[in-house]
Amino acid sequence: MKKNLSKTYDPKDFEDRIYEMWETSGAFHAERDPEKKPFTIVMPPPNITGQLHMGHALDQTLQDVLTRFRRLQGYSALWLPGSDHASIATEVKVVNRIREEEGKEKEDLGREEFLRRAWKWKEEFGGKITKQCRKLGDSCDWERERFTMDEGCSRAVNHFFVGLYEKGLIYRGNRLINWCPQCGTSLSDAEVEHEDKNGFYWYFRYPAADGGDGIVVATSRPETMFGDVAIAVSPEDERYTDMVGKTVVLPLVGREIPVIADPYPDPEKGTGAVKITPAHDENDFMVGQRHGLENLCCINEDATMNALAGEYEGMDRYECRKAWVKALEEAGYLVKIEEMVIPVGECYRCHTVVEPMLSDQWFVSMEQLAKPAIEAAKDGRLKHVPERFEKTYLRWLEEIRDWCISRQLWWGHRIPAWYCEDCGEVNVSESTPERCSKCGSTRLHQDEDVLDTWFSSALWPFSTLGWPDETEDMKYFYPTDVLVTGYDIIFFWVVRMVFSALETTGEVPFHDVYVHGLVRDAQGRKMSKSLGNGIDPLEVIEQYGADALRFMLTTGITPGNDMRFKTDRLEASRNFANKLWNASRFVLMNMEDELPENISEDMLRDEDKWILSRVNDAAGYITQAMDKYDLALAGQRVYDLIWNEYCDWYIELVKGRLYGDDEAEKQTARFVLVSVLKDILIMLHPFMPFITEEIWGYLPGNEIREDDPDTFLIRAHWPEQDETKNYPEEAARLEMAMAIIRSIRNIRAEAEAAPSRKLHGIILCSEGKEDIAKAGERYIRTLANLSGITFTTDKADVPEEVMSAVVDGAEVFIPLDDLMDYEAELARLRKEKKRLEGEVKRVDGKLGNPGFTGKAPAKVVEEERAKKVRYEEMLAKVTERLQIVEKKVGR
RNA sequence: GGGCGCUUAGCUCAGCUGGGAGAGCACCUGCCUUACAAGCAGGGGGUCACAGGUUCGAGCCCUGUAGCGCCCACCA
Repeated sequence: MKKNLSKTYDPKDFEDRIYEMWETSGAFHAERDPEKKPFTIVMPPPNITGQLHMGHALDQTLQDVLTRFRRLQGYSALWLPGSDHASIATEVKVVNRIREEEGKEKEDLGREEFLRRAWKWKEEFGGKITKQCRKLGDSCDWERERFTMDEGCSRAVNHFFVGLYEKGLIYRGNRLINWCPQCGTSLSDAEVEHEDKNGFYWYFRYPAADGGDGIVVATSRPETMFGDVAIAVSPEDERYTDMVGKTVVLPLVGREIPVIADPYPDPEKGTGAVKITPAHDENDFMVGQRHGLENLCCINEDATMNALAGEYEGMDRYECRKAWVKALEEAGYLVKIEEMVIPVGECYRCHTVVEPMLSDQWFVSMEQLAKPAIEAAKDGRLKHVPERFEKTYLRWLEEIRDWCISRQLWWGHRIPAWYCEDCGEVNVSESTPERCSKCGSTRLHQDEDVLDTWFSSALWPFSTLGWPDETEDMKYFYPTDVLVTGYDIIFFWVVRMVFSALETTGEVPFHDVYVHGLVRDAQGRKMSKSLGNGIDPLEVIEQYGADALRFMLTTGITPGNDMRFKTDRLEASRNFANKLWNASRFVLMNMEDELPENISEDMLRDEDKWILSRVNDAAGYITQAMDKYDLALAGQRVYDLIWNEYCDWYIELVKGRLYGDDEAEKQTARFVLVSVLKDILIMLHPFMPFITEEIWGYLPGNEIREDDPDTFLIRAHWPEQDETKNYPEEAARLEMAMAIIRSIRNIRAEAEAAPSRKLHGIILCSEGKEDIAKAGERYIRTLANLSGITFTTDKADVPEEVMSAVVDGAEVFIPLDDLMDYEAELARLRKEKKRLEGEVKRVDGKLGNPGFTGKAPAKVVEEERAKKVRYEEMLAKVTERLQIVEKKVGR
């Protein structure tokens, strides 16, 4: 056995070493053990675009706490790590890097060379991220680490794609999609962020072709007028009835367009007439479909105007807007301008305003897929924690539209579709086909596009376990137990995993979705690169240790709510670790090499039974809280157990025996000290894995063999609550002593008696309480620093020059002759009297209310009656004492 | 336009199925007491946003109001 911990707590001394020990010994590896129940979490794969931020630290710590908890409970706990290729985000980074370092564009390199660079990027940053995970203490099974573009995941993607295609759930179509001119690709609806911007409504007159006044329409996007194909009005709108069927002229352009009647325009809004630009607006597109109108596209993929814009061709869409409005105004077509808040859609990656564009893309047909995913939540197969997030989930699914999955990018899974150059047939297949399935031609070329990143993420919970093969891992570990993620990606990801899993595996991918909030800065702002207010987890770990960071993150949250990152809470966590460190050091310095295997119950003293009861109680509370994902409550209970119960009371109470001469007492004290510490370390371990594992190795009875993880704390046995480990009688006895100690300490402080000054105590016990009080003598004597105690039931034994306090079942008196401060004593007693009077009044009020005694549960009423007796007794004593003191000072 | 969350001590936040308002930090007092000053002991501080309601009893349940924040949305 190693001797003792170093004098000061410095996480840097052991955190890396401990992690290394865990990893090389295989402590994280989850075996498919038929004797054990599986517990599985699949890590939301971080993007390989950069490094971990505080949000990852939170997300991963929560998962690690759950994993370690279940592992200690005896589950075969698998936490499967990996990373995401993040198609669009990574491609942007790689393009920028090539541009900066070589001054080249990706087209200059060509697809193949570009992909080589992207893979190089992946090797570089993927490693960085896993290193950070290790610093955090993530106990994931690195042997099963996966990447969304590795061979297995890629195969799963193709298999899934082909399956959906064959069912008719994936199709290629020419539809309106969100186009990011900056990234040069289409986006799904989820990838567009809506923001309100200040803008204008411009009202323009479209003159009638027959020379009449025509129609005035409002638009926030004048530059799309070049793509107008009609003016729509409501069929109920009498103002325009006579215009319907006629044509108006596009101002300056001269093209004639029809006035049509359609239910879409709302007569209350604008002028009641809407210009229809099907190629650049979703609503207009649908109107166009209904009326068989042409789709005129007037904007290029790079957001410049095309030939349709005439002299404005090649001009940026916003430049064109300015010039075009000016031209129209000069020509007298501008009727008025109105300031307006305009909602615009932006690319979630580069925040460029997206352009609705008509384009050939691949889509997943959602209606049929969404239904089972809705049902799974409604019938309880899928539970959200906290529950309210189920609404977010359901709303998204219920309003879902077809999912555009093709991206005009290079980095990602290439769409498994090959076009025949001879007959035009589309060959969709898991592997490269040799010949066209229709005409047999070998002249095939693959679709240039890649798939939406989220298409592969959607398969993550099962592609990582070997799907589509029926692997042993799939059978044992799937479905997974819980998915831990931030509320911000429920619709990106959770929804898609669920419907994909139900479609392919027929089961929910996980039973629970544990949703957490965001980590904000101390002012409550979102941490972001542009604000520069991000905090690097590695720097925090460097300064405070991973355990402090983890404890702060997991105990500082309310499920589903955002948290603020405050340094003082980090310090508090570090101080807590330090407290445990020192307490452990104390335990170790009082150890003998040989401890008894077990201790017979009759050797246990009150304080032993009290702390054992507390540990038992905590074990029940913490286990329940963990089961309910109330990690913060669980963590706080361990904190209280360690600091307030074990350190502040038990260690102090047990010192008398440790320093005494009775060898048997010493051994008992040591035994309890160590066995309680072990339980404490186990229960704290999920939150603070490093310090607990480090201390564990020093404790008697723990023989660590570096190659055998079963000797480590990480694989110890979680304490179960056990009714036979409660000792209510002894605990109550000790609590009375504790109350007396507190009251004496209070008197000492109020009387400003030096702590070093020895005092004598007189304890006047209530009927039948004398034995109970006497049992606490040795504790009271040392912890209240008394030279002696007199126990009595006779008031006559109480001298006059005393300060006093009342506890349940006894009165405490401290003679203070020379430094008696009657004013202070008077104030104390009056305050106490007032408090007790309040309590009695409250209890009387309740008991005097027939409604209460009649309707409240008998147990509650009984408790109140008992309180009444106690409080009245205490009040009588205080009142009596007060009278004595008042007489003394002459009032 | 829908939906959700928050409002409790000076600050940041807990308060489980309704039954005597809590923690950390900060503050005040006294202590280097042989595990720990990253500490010990003691203490002050709250009309639980507001208004109604249900109940014997409301921080907690219901309705409404206000302020702050977030998400979603095809209003020209």
